[in-house]
Amino acid sequence: MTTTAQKTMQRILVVDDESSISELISTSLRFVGFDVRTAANGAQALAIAEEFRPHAMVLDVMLPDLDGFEVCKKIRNEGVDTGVLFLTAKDGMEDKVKGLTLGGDDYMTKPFSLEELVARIRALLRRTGVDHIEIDDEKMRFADLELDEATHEVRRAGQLLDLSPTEFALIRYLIINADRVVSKSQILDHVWQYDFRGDAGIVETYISYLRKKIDSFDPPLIHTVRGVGYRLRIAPK
Amino acid sequence: MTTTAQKTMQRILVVDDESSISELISTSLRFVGFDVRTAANGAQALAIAEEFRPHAMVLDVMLPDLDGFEVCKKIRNEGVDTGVLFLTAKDGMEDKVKGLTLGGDDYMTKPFSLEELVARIRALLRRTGVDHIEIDDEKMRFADLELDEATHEVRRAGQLLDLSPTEFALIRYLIINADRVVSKSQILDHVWQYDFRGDAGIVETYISYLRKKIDSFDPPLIHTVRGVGYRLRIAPK
DNA sequence: GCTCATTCTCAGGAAACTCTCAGAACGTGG
DNA sequence: CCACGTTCTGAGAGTTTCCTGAGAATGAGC
Repeated sequence: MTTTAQKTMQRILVVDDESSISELISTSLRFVGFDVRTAANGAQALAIAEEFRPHAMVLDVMLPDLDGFEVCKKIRNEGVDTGVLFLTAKDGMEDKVKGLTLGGDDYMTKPFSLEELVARIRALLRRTGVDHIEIDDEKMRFADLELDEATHEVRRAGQLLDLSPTEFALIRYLIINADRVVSKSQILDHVWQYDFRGDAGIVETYISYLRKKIDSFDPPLIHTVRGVGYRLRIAPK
Repeated sequence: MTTTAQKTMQRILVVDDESSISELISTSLRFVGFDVRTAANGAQALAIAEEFRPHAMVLDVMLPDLDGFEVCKKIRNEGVDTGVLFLTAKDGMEDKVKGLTLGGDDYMTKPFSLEELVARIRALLRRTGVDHIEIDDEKMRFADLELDEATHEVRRAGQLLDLSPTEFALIRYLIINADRVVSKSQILDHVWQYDFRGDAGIVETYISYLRKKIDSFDPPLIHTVRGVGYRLRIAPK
């Protein structure tokens, strides 16, 4: 039933007037396999949505012409059935968004981390029932480590662990890249907010936190590859 | 301008205002089989990219006219679908690069080693899906020696070896050039950072390290060609 | 407004790694 | 087979990387 690969790809429309942001987002989404288009304002978004018919949208609340909610409403009136992930600056608007994003939609405040963004888009597609392709039913697993995206729970050997949000994001990233080495800057780039200006040394600290919680069990799963990065794996032998 | 082999060659555009650097890079890339052009500034890069349509670019962040990000953006707006490897000095800009190079792109800080550069360009092409020619899915092999780029693991006869980053880079270079003699200065030029001012004798030391780890097995694979260099090969009994 | 979780910075110490050096071993040409 | 240049390898100094604990700053919830 597939004529081209395109047919099965999920389409995402990204709407933001800051081109650096929309580029950042669209590149990330493309990288993980979505078919992405961008728009810089509400009018453009409407025009593109009609033809592109996205499965989901990333929509900045603050646009030069219409606001994000207007855009969302109009697009849905056009009969385009799409989940929306609203983006909002960390100020006033926050509350307003909360009230308006009931149902399948979601929102994040800027700045966000890219892993988070991708995770939320996936969750959104799953909820709106369009995500018939991926089989990962909100659960990831590596060895006896379990991570549940929906409940934000992490277990090792069946035992529930208490992780902070950052710790959660970090272990998720490691699980996604299980068995491969990821450098500290890769981790920083994906797990931390995109505007984080601090030292990569913070990754060491969080790895240390994680180890205390996750690798208090045997065998240890988080391994240092000196001079290169970290790697999640089952120790050999 | 031959039009024969050109068709299947991967095109790389190198942009740097220091001619010594861009020459260094382009020579390396040509040597491993890429079709390379260079530009010394942003304007030139734009002009060349439009006609040359590179599969990937090496782009200095610090250019005399536009900065690397601008160049990248403009070129993509021209519809040229190209991965970018940004180059940046080990200071200031580093942070800025972080946020903007996610997804398919990548970046390295100067000074770098040429092997590293080539490895990253290949990875980039692989990711952006243009690399339909090479089949090496991150694994190299020579005799019973296995090298995995993703995990940074090296095995001999199935047994895992513990190599330092430099040792890893060196054996990778030898495997790439398997069966050919490579001189100590070639090794130095490719494996060490290009600003290394030390003696070529250090290669001997590292060869020695490698032998202890790799050639503790039989048969030995690393062979000295006196007065010329080293050669990885299976001894002809 | 207070409390507590979380995030981030920093700094000391330990370990790994890099590089230099120098003497021993090796090969090659005479 | 001698002599000399080349290569090998171990030891050690210096540097870098990594780990961890302590504490300041931030922010969320009560």
